[in-house]
Amino acid sequence: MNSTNQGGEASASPTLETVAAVAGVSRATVSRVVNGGSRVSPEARAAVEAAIAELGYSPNRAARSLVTRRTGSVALVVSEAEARVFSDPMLAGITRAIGQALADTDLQLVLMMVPPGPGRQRLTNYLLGGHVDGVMLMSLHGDDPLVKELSDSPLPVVLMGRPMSPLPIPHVDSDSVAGARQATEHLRGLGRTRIATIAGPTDMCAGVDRLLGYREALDGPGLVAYGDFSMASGEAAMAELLRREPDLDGVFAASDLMAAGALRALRAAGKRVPEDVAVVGYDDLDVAELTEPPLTTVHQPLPAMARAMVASLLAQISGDPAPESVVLPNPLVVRASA
Amino acid sequence: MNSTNQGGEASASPTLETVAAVAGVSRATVSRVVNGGSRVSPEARAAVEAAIAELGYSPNRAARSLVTRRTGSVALVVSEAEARVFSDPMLAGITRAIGQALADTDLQLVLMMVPPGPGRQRLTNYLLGGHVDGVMLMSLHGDDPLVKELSDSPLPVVLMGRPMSPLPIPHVDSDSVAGARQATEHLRGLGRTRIATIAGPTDMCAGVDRLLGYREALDGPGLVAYGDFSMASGEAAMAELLRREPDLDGVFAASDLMAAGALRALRAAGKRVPEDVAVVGYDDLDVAELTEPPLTTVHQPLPAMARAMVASLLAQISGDPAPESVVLPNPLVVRASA
DNA sequence: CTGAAAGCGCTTACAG
DNA sequence: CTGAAAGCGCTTACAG
Repeated sequence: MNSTNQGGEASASPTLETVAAVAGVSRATVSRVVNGGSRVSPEARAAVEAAIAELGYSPNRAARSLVTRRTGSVALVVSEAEARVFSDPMLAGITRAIGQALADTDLQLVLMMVPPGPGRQRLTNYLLGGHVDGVMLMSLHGDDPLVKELSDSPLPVVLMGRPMSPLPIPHVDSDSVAGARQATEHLRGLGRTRIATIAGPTDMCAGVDRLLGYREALDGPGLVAYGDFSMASGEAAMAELLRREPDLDGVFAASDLMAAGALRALRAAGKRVPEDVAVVGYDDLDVAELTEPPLTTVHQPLPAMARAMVASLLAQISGDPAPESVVLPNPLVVRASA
Repeated sequence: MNSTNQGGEASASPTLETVAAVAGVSRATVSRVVNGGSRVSPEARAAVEAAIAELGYSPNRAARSLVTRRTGSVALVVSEAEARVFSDPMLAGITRAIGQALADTDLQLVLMMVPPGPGRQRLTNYLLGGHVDGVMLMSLHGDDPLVKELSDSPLPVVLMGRPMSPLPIPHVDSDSVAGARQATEHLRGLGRTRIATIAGPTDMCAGVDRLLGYREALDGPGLVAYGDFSMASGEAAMAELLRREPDLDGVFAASDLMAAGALRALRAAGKRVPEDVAVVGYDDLDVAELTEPPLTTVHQPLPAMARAMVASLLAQISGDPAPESVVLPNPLVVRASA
């Protein structure tokens, strides 16, 4: 018995006004009920709730946002370049995890890619212009000006991965140094003595830290070739390592994708994995189970990291004092490659 | 020489009002300049543009949205269940492609996952509640009520993949029947005579169409085992096929992930690929290059599909009459597995 | 071409 | 506990 909107065109959405009329109260009271306000009598509340249900009312975000100065949305910012290579599978995983972590909230997830070139400035302006309540940055390269600009602003921000330069910006990371150390120690535990590493970019903390962990475990400089986290770069790096040290018997690759590339190069060189060369990857993405043999790798706790990022943002948005950064542990997952 | 906001606290963002004052014109004129309006004198326009640049003004979306009844955002809706299995790599690819296709627009991408259970209704209400200007649906299962509800609404919607039930809803698809036929014919061209297929879910058009294409090429029912597009299901299906027909010499899998699973089962059974059994996948995702051997597969033109989806949405939003659906071709990519 | 004014739907002191 | 009223920042007829 919906007495409103009789014989109308495509019926306009009900507003607070409509609900108030149906419930027989003022707009203010409806607003209080909708926002979980306390100063409402049980009768008024019941009437309002009934009216809301009857009308299928849902508040107009724009109107609310205009007065509260909150948008109800947070941005997940990834650079387009990253999206194309290393973070593709990583991105899928973290995006999904963040989406789920956000599900309990009524924040909505806006996905933004950092375009190369002039579009960058537009993005920065946009973020700083109050169009989102907070920003999650996928670990960008160390020198990225965006990080500094955001950290200088009052906008809530959280970084996935430690910033390269020591900026006062909350971040969520997994313990890459420990993870890499663990991976390398696993290889040593297998009796391997000539262990090389395929390191990531030196301008990303994940690259730097994993190399550091490798060296800590080896207690020396080790044998290093660099990649950019992609499979192709891993394949090339492995080929190079074999040239430099034909007898190596273990490799720690700083990403699963690079490990997959290494597997391919090893196969091309006629090496058996793990018999001749044991291989350990990093991330524990789905690909780690796809390779032949499946990869022993360091597990990144994406869901927990996503929850921590969301928690940090929520704390900042609600004005809590400087939330600390969190570093989560990442255990080794042993499969067949080492 | 920024004369506004002297000695203020964290300076509030400039508004149309501020810009108007600095430029010495009315708010209406500023608004016209901002919105590219034509009825503005060159002088006024120049003054306004200078003021905008000086102040770093960027319009408040909420206020604009309140009056225009547009939100400036479109939703990409994926079901959480999908996100977990088949569409994980697919999802990453299409999400990235859509993000890029949207970059030229000033629409922003809101990512929404369909939660299982009661959260569904909330999502539906949200979408229908005018909180987004349009919706892109990743191919859901055929019977999904969300598709029908959206298609009954005036909200611009575009589906990725043909709807299972013939609903009047614009969609963008690649020609799965032709793709599957081509894949199967490729196997026949290789001289294979006992060609099985690992089909996808029968309640998804991609599953149905690819099975149809396989049967068309074979001109018969063929030998079929079903999976759910995931790697594990492909592995199980392959094992089952080998049990039913130990001498098969070709397999067409309806997804790369299932093909990767099939490769694993074949290896476990001691079969060489492609010598003993040739394998063709579908999608041409990154994983297709990761497997050993790399997969011959049917390429999905994700960027073109994304652009077509965005174009359809834009047309609908601007009120153009019923945009047609588009079906794109998907060529076979020959690698080592067949 | 330009401005004064109304109004989009909401929240929030302020009285009562 | 409740309501009248102001105001968030914008767009858009309507006059001129």
